[in-house]
Amino acid sequence: MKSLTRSLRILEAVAQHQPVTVGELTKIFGLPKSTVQRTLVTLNEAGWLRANRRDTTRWEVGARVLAVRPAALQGSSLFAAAREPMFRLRDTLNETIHLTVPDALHGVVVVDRVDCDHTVRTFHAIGDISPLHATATGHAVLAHLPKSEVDELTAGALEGFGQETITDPAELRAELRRVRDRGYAVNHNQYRPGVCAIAAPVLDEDGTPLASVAVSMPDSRFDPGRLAELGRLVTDTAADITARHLG
Amino acid sequence: MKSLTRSLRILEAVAQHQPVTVGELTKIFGLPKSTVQRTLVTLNEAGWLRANRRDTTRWEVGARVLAVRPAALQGSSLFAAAREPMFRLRDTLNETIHLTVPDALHGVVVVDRVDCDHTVRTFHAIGDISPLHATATGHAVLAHLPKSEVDELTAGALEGFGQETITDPAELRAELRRVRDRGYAVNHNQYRPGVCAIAAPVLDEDGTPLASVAVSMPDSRFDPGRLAELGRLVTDTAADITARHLG
DNA sequence: CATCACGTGCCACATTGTGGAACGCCATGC
DNA sequence: GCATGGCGTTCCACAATGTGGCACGTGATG
Repeated sequence: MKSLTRSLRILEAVAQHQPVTVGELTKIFGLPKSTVQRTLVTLNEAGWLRANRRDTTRWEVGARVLAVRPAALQGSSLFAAAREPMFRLRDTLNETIHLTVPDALHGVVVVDRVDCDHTVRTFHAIGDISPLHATATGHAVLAHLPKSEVDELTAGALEGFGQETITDPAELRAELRRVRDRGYAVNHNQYRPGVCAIAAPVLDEDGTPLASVAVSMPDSRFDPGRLAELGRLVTDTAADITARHLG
Repeated sequence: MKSLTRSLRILEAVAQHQPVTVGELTKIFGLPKSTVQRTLVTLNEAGWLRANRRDTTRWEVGARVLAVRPAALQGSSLFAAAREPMFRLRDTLNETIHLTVPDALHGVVVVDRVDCDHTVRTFHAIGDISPLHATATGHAVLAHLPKSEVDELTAGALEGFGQETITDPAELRAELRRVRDRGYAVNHNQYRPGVCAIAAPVLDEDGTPLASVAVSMPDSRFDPGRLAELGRLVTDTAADITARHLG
């Protein structure tokens, strides 16, 4: 299904670069103009794209894509349930709060975010994907998956992103055990240098991890002495979200 | 581009019915199993779909689709700017607040929602699409579009959804003028019976409508005597969002 | 006024996707 | 324990489908 794959790539590129012209896209992909053009027109007819209001030769993603939502966010969703608890946690700590959902492609996707008002703050855009093995949110999810799945997800080489990344499977398993015992995961420079995050999972009735909430802050504001307190707050927030979601 | 169109339809159907099986989709579309199957596998490889964790013959939308976000919600977005004002309005009124964005296909899409805590409340899922001509959110947007565009968008027959729907173009234009003068739009049973909504637009620097905020409530809780007050609150909220978004 | 860059439309061709048929698996029931 | 039926998956010959080179229209530039 070559053309479908290509069309989806084009759609993603439009999302990234919007508003974007046919010419720019041909440069990105090295495809003939007519091919790109035809794809854009079709995507437009299907309602996924639309021409920019001011410059009608520029294309952007239409709001209709919002109708296509991930399963975890469907209905009386997790997403809605998470908002108030996230706001509350942000107000308590004045640090950025993220909600992430595990994705098939060995990563967690940022689904929602509540910002703090510090000038120096961490930034992850909604839709960003981070590796499972090198983030607090990833660990929080992994810790509650059956061993078989963890093994599968961490089968390949664990990519290192710096000194602190856990690249040894055995070490990762030990860390996950610690996360399970403690109730929350901690990431100190494992993925992005200078970023510290504390995350707790939101679990389904039967214990499958649906999502995780995390507070993340620059290294400079992280006080290891307050870890237990932060951990408790994040865990409580996750519990609150779970209660609202299931209740 | 027949096959692309069809594949996108399948993707949308998966989103609507998730988690869904190949067989169910063949019934919905009347397509051969193999065609549906191949499409699902390709969408899966592209990261848009994934097999359900529990029942691997059921397909659902993967979180990765979130990377494809509409232009209006990009970056330091409207979406983020709208959250706190929406919460505040909800806390003031204890009624459900919606944020909607106009879409190319003659509708407004619900982008965000903050719920009230009444047992009886209005419900519109995130991603839902409603007609421009029969909703307060739609009117709020239409009222600030150039005449040519309004004409274009309302060119076809205006579908009626009940007694109150404005189906006459001239009458709609008059109503839009009123909306512009007053600053907010009111919908009383025009679209969904028993639902009343008051909406105000969020405008760009140059006056193009980007979105609209609305408070919506069941008929039973709507007091016409408080309309002016509600209108002012909604308008203020929209102004607040605009200020945060542009600032 | 010539040139260029860019978006758009056309159409013969072969690459691409199609869908009927067959396979394998599991649950059901005789 | 074996036949049955339903369902997801795989295969492959065929032709319908999408491809992309080419040419046109237009608006900007020098």
